[in-house]
Amino acid sequence: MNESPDASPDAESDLLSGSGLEAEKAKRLAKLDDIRTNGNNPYPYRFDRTHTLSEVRAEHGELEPGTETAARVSIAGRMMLKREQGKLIFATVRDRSDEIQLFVSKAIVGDQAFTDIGNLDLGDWVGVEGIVMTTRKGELSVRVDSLQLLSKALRPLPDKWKGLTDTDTRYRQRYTDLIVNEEARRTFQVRHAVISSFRRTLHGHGYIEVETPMLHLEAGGAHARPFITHHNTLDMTLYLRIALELHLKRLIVGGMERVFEIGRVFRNEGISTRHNPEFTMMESYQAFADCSDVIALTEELIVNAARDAIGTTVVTIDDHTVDLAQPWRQARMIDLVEDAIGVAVHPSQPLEKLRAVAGDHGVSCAPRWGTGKIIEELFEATAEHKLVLPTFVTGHPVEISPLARADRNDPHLTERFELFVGRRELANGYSELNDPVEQRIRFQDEQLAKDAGDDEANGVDEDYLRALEFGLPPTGGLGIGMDRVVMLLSGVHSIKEVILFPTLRPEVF
RNA sequence: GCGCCUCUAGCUCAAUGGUAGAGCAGUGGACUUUUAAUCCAUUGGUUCUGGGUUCGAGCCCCAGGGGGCGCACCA
Repeated sequence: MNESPDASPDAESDLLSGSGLEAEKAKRLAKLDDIRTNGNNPYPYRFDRTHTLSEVRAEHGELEPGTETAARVSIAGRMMLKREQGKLIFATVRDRSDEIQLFVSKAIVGDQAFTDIGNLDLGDWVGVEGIVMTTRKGELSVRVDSLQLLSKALRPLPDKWKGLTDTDTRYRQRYTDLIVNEEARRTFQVRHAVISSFRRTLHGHGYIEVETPMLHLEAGGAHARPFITHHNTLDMTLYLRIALELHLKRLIVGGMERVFEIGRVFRNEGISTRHNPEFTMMESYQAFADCSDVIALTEELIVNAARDAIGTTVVTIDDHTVDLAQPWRQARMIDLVEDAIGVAVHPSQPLEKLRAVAGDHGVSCAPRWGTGKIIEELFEATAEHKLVLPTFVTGHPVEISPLARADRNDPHLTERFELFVGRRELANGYSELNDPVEQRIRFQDEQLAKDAGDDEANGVDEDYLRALEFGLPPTGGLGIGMDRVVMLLSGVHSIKEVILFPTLRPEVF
């Protein structure tokens, strides 16, 4: 006997007659005991199936109503619905590929098996052997000859019709979300297809996939606050990476010519519908290419991903129907600002003039901001929110682009772009700065900002400079936020919908 | 970090400050072609937590917690 006071016979019978969660679990645990008492294992080690459910449907989907075939199949899945009807039981089982109906006849399986099947609970995993048939109404079914419990579910599923809508529970118990919400399954299928498509496109262009460190001595390549960690044996501070850029360009120095990485980066910043502390970036670098090649690649990657993941290039962005296959707009940042405010801006203008323009448009400038930073802030305040249709914003000021090469026609701007879709930044790329002397000056400017208290600024990365001194060929680089691409293509509005286990506060049990 | 909204049965939701309810799930019963099966009966509650106001609080007030949205942050 269980020594727990809760397990006294009275308490146990109370539990078995009730219907709260604890009572439900108690009933199902009691069923487990019965199964074991009868010499069966409720958690067998394996099951051989001959068909996935979609394969059954593909082979037999055209049967006339009331057909019984001779086709014998073994299938496996989770029981989602059960309809008992006297000496018949209809049940719906689902595997990854599809759903199918089980047709259970007491006359065929026998009294004991019929009782056992009737005792199954929604959520249980089952393996079934039987023949393929259709009912009088034409529903494709497997007529059960034998059924084996593959794993017992102790908890009840959410409402079979209303499902699970509580966002907190959906994110914390993603397994439950995936069981009951078709949309969730579809979103993560889209995510898989997008990532797979990116790899295919890049491989098609001769890119090599690489993996670079996540633990960095210096968190560079982007402007963000890092997560800080510690290595015990080496007794040193390490930073989780905030970008992939600097290691990948070292590989271009090494002669790998075309490399990419799809991987997690970590930024110790706020959480919103567009930001998760860990998210997935794709970065690619191509020797002998420049910004214009990268723009073309970006468009190709996303258009291919749309075709591969959702079967169309037509997506809905806010209320607009957009065909991504149409060429995307390109516009310089300074021109977008001028369009928005009617005043021409340029980083070469006097600082005081730009500060005044910024003030006119509600942008308050920090003392250390230069003209380039002010222009970026003006852009974000006045123009960025208009960029619903895919737009490559180009020509960012040098000041805010420490790793990008200066425009060949304008030393104050860079050969850089950011892609905006639906007001969200999706991608960022440029002609890479490969002059080590110039790069050192840019790093030193960053270091000054860092020393002045900017905890998102990077210091001087001496090893990266050493690499550049061995010669980085002309290179075009690209970074794409994969989560946001998935959001675009799957039509969801929160990044938490495309991350299986988004960052949440700890749950209290 | 700030503002607004939200939290009731396993799930989805009700309930003028006046006995906490429904549907689904569960349990018992009927039913050999159901489709969210149907029909009859039925179990199930620390109303997120802690204070307060009140004769009386799921509801009003205060504090705290979780979540959502917006802002801030965000190359």
